[in-house]
Amino acid sequence: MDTTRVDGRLVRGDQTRRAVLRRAVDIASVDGLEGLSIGRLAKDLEISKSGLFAHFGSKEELQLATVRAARRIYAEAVVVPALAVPAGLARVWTLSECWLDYSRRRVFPGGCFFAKTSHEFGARPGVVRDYLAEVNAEWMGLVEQTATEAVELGELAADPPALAFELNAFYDSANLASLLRADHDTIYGQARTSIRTRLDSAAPAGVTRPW
Amino acid sequence: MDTTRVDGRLVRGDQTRRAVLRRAVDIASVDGLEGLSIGRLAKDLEISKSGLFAHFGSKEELQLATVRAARRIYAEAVVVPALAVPAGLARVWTLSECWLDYSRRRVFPGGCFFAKTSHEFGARPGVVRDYLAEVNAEWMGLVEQTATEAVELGELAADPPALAFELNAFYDSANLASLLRADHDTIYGQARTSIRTRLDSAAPAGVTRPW
DNA sequence: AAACTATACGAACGATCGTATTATTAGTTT
DNA sequence: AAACTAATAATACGATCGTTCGTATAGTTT
Repeated sequence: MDTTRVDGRLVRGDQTRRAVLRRAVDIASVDGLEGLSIGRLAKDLEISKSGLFAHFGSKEELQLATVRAARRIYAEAVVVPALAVPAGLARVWTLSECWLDYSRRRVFPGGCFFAKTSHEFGARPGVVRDYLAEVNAEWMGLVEQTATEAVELGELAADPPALAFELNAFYDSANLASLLRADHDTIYGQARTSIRTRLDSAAPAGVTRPW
Repeated sequence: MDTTRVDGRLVRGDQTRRAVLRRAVDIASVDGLEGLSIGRLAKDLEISKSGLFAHFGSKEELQLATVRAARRIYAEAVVVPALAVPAGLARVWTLSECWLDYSRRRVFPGGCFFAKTSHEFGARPGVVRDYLAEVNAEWMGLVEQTATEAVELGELAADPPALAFELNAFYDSANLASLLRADHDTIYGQARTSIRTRLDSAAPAGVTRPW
């Protein structure tokens, strides 16, 4: 048996699955994980409904896989670039910039995938909601951790949970406003200013501002 | 013709309509305005699907009527109590307290109706989205106006649009967090603290704090 | 080449969706 | 009492939903 040689059938399946999920996250960011229908997805990709279905076994599994795929894209767009910057105030600032950019650039056409789907499933019990809650906790943990590092480095005098709550509030609020209003410059500018002001007032004198 | 006497048929229709919308806002706050289906609504209320449908003429009209009904409930729960307090810092604070209470008390079972539905329709063109955007603008206008009054009275030194953006961000973020996490005391406490701190740092020395 | 496996397809299932048509019932006006 | 009106109901439509089943095809293993 050759372990280096890959099974062409599995490769084909993987590619299909990948294509499905790439389309699925986009649809879900606009129409939600319920609006994401198997028939529509199949028609969009010009594959059979039953073939697509077989990849996931149930609608719920498709939804979970879609959230997982969105998490990867989100991590790549927001988390990775922020972690490339040294810990401290600079990383807090970069994380904020990356998030606003992620929303503004429409990495997902419907704005932040998680704002959308968390609101969709937040009040509905089930595994999808539970996973979304888990991803949210993971995300808030990261923001808080980033803040904690800045505090420990003496670059910020703040309560990390409070700062994380407030920064995240500014992110999400800018995202929602951008869905309802056309003046994106004003909106993201406002969020940026609020974040900068908040960080500025928490950074001790003498600390270099990254903005 | 007697103008004082009411038409019993119209009264009956009004009552039905009222009952439908009362149920509709609750369903929509949990399952969204798309999850709000006419058949389900009719079954819940034990009336005929076609009879219910006749009241609105289309799904879209039902959705619009549902948003209008939610707006009235929202105004009653949040706006009216805040306007009962004198303009200024006290009113800004009361508005915040009322909002958090509105979310926490679950005036709508799925949390804030407008956070839910605005995220649902934000990326989807149509009259429902447009109306939701209008209600949002109206709401943000009110928050900003309330802040402006406090500034004009010398009770707050702040940029009203910025303050409105930040306060509203804290509201919505607490609401979403409460959907995903169980520790509501922590969440709403955090939001309250963030709001108080923000207002405190913007209120000139000597101004009486309402908290 | 034969046996086997993974992926994809076509067709159909019962359920539910929004909507239209037609009939029935309750209430008002003449 | 008759004519009229508004609200409600019964039934059915075509479309789409998630799902199941049987089969064909592409690729691997023996």
